[in-house]
Amino acid sequence: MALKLYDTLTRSVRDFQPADPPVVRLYACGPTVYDHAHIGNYRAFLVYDLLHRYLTWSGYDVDFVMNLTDVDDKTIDSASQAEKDVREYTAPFTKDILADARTLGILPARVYPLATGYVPQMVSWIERLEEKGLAYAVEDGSVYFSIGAFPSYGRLKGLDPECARPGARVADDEYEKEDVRDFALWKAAKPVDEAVGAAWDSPWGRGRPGWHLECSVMSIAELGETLDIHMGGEDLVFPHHENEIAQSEGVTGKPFVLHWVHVKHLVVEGEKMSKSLGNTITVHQLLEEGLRPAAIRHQLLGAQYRKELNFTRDGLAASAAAVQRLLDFEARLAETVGVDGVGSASGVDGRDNADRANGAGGPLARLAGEAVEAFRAALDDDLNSAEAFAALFVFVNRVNGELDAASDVTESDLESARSALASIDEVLGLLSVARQGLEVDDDFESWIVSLIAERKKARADRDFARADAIRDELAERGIVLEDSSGGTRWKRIQ
RNA sequence: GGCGCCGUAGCCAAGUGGUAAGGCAGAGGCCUGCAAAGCCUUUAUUCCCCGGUUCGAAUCCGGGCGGCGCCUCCA
Repeated sequence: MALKLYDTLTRSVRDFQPADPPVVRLYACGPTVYDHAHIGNYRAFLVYDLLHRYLTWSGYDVDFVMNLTDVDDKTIDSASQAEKDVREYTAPFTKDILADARTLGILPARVYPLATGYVPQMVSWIERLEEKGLAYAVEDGSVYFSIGAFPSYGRLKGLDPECARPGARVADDEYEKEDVRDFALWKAAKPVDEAVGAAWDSPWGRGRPGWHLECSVMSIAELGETLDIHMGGEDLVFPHHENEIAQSEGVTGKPFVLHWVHVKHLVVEGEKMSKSLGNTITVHQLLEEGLRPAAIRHQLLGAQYRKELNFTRDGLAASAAAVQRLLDFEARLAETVGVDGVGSASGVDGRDNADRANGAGGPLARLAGEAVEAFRAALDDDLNSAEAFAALFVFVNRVNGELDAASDVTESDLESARSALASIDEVLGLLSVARQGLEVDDDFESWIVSLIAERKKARADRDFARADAIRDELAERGIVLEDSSGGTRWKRIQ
């Protein structure tokens, strides 16, 4: 009955319990903004969005923050090659990534902190770590976190602190580290950093913040010292999030995160997505190819977030068809008029009428109630989105069957089905996204309506050749007709 | 090498001890002038393989085979 989530730290599915309900402080690791985000990034973003929406739907007051990394090796290298300032270089990608996210129906975070906007806070955080004996500066002006001074290091990853000495190489510029496992909090500026404007003054000289530090500092600055949930891709468990815990708890002495949620990587056409295989897909590309955002959204949420997901072109087509089924269902519910909606008593006795009027006894109301509960149970079970989809489609099938069979469905019963569908879609966000781009302007619509009228006449005259020609003409413009006893409906398809 | 995940129909994907959800695709039917949409029936006697535990296993245990992830500032 309540949300259960897998927690990476305890390696178990646990009841979700925020520190200060109904507030939920939700932080997610966003992308490094040196290029368009790929499809794997968006799987993570969509899982963030699913949790964000589901918590809100469940009555929580969610404060959602997602960072954007705009200063690190990759942004600096790319900016350098482009001979631009790092902020100037990254800004367009930031804009595009967030625009594409909106296109996919991802609800905005309250704020998207940029690393470059928090450098003074990061500097003071390092000073506090130094005061606590958890950080030390070396000769070149870099500062490292001293893992040896933080005994619980390695808990998130499940490493034995004593023998956890992953075969880290000691890079040339890191030979002064006291322990190979120590990680950089502050990196002394190199010429390239200065060239792209990625260097700041600090007590240790010119330099830039280490990557891990930004999430500790920005999440705490925006949400407070203890986050209810911190999300990220599975690759971030170690070392990124391990280091965040060390940096954060090292200073605050408080639990940094109550619930760690990590999203599994996906594969593309059965293969790992990687630059070397050349199979990296960006959402930006898919959208430019004209693929439907709702289909992308459906496929990326098609497997539970801790399972590997196989992203394929065929799957995208299947998802588009599934989304169309939902659109058709929504349209059918919208167009169906209940018996009390047209003022017809239709021979039902008073008691039945009363029951139906409040929706309590209607078959659709019952199906709606079952669907919402099944949906809730699926997502409560560690965000099982695949099962949540199943609950929705069972509802679609049963209601369609009911509408086919019944002739006296009441308006209130219909309304309960409509509101259940709308409610479920507040979480899944498929219909709201799918409707985008399907609007038609007035001229187009009047042209459609006039052709339908002409076809109606042709059919009445049994001139089916003409009628079919009209239907084909409309189909070429993406308009599909559906004849029914109530007349001809049209819809725009994707 | 260390740690971890996974292998279910043509494709995608739930189910993790009680007799196989859902989507897409395919076949047949109803409806239709024909379609579309929808509905019905059908498509895995079986869940990578081999053993074991159990009244009973896709689900637990052992062993194989296969795929994948992290251990490299990649979501």
